[in-house]
Amino acid sequence: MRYSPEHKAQSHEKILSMAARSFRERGADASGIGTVMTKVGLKKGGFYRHFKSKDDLFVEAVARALDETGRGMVEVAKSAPEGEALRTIIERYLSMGHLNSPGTGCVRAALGPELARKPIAVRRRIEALLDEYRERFLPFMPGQTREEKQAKIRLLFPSMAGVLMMARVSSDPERREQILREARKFFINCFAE
Amino acid sequence: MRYSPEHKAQSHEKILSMAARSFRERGADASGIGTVMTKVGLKKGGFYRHFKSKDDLFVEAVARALDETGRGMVEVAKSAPEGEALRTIIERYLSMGHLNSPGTGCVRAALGPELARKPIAVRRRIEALLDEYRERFLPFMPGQTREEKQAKIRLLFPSMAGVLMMARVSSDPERREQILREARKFFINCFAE
DNA sequence: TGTACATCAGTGAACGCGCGTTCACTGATGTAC
DNA sequence: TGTACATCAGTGAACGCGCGTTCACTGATGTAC
Repeated sequence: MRYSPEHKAQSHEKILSMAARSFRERGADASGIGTVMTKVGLKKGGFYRHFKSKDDLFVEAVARALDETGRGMVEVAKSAPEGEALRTIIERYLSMGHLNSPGTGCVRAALGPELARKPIAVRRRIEALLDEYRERFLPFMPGQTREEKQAKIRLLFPSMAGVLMMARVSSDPERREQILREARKFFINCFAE
Repeated sequence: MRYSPEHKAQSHEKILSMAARSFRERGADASGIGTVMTKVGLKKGGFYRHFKSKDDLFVEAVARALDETGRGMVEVAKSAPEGEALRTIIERYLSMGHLNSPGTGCVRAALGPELARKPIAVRRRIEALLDEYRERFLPFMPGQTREEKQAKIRLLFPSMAGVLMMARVSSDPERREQILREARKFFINCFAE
């Protein structure tokens, strides 16, 4: 059958957001194209009408995930009281909500080592996305120069990602809570005095 | 043929250290039992004379990796000048050598999200290993109480792991250097003043 | 207005491949008598 | 000392399975005349 352009865009969109969630929840290796397509209501053969390869989908899914999480975080930062923006960002990032929802959360904490293992060409595209992502947060960082602010973002987000990632390994909810609490205190003290 | 107990122990050892390296380099999903066994000079069918399952190997490989990296780091810390132990640990962790050798480096930075995705039973065993690992570093942490020192380790290592992990995504060696340099300065300043 | 043809998202079957796991078998050595 | 048997690390083949990718085909709609 012939489908409308909007129909195609909708399918593309569904595949993309399902992949963005599934990759973060289970890892890209454990998220097969067949599984993703089935969850979206299509057959796996149709995948290649939308993406050139699984790596291509991977990059687009990472882009989508970064865009969504970045947008969400900028939103809460903008509606925070004067001078509380960065504090709000840190509190949201290091929250139990974020810890318990890897599928809609930070790409670094969910896929960090997988990003590092991708072939150079893929990694370069992801690097560009991360550069872009960082730009969004410049307005909320303390510091005199642009370079100074960027340096802080390059440190703050990966550090928080590491803490969140390891807190997810813990099986005890109280332990998790405790780790996040201590981390919030630390990062707010260091970056958002 | 009948093999000596030492022969079996040697095979076990070879499989274990090959897996510990391969898992960290390529991820556990991408490191097949067949591949690991072949690299060790055996056929994949022989695997189950040594381990109950792949997850069982995974836990043992993580244990091995944590033991080796922990031991190495404690060693340099012990031979550091008075009061420089923690500084030495941070510098070693956030070095280009560590960044470029994930196969012999920190489990958190190489496998963090995979640890978090394992079934509860596996995660609990890994959690215990991480608890054990942390004990080694207590003597080098500043702080009055044991709890205070532990809280700092729980923050420092995951944070550094996140930074190292994301520095590995970067394709430009100078960028990587810069990130590590800034991170070393930050963590030394915060934890090993 | 009516007919002929082009488009192309999605299907369904197939490709070769490696996965984790099981199992009957091998055969050199160790143990029992 | 010599013989019979048990052990068990490692082999090789097989199990069912899902993987990423390709491709001939379908058929409703859009376009050309």
